[in-house]
Amino acid sequence: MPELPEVETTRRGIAPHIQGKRIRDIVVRNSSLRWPVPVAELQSLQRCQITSVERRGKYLLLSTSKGTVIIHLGMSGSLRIAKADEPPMAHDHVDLTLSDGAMLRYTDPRRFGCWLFTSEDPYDHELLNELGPEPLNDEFDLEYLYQASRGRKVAVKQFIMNSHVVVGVGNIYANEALFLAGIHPKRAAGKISRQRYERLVPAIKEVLGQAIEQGGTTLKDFVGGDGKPGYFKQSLNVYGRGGEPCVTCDRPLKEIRMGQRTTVFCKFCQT
DNA sequence: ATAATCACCTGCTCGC
DNA sequence: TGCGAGCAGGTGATTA
Repeated sequence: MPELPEVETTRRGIAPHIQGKRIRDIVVRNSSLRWPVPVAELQSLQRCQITSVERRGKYLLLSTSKGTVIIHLGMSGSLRIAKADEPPMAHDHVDLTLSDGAMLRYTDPRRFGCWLFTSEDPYDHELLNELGPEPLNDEFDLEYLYQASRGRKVAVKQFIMNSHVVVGVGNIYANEALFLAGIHPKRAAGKISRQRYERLVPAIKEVLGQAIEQGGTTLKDFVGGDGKPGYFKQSLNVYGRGGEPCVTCDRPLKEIRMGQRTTVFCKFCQT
């Protein structure tokens, strides 16, 4: 489900309901996520106050004085606020209940996501410490991306989807950003000119920023922490539109596979 | 170091 | 209606 805009939408949806509140309990019904869920460590957070709800890339960080819970939604995960007495459904793997009777519930049918714990600085955690810049921050700029691309033979689409290069650009928004920038997804990253990166960097910022403003993209059943769907789907130019007319030139969009991911582009507008 | 492929898992759609 | 194939928003691990 989630790329950066969906994770940010989730963060904004849940933060007002959990930040500053005290953890009552953490109930793990299925600890078999991407990595085993450290149940005992998480439960040691009972009675701790949640001091901050941050996002780094597609990771969510719930911090307390004793340590930080690191959550990733994988492909099919979601978090939402519910009443603590709501009966769990089949894929509701983790509940974090709060002292005021609210509950943060984690649902993930495919179980590609994770719930981890660290007592150290979470930004030093091995999953986070080598991540590239946040795409919406100023440090993600033309100079950075252009220099990072030099000598790279990988296709530009896979290059911008690499979290060590820049975080948060998943399959949907990679397709969309390359369309906006007029760049063919299979071009080698290292052979694209500075002038073209000058279009790509703002395209990435634009597509992610717009998606956040519209509450993310709801493809199947994504809902933010407040239970509302995202409205970005109506803004997609290429993703999910293979064979349909290009919004610019009206000719049919091409759909191919790149690294087991569906790739959609206009072979006339993207060169 | 970089690039390509595999693996993890459930659910849904499609074609026969 | 049933069944296998293929696909789905991610990304670390493994292999060249």
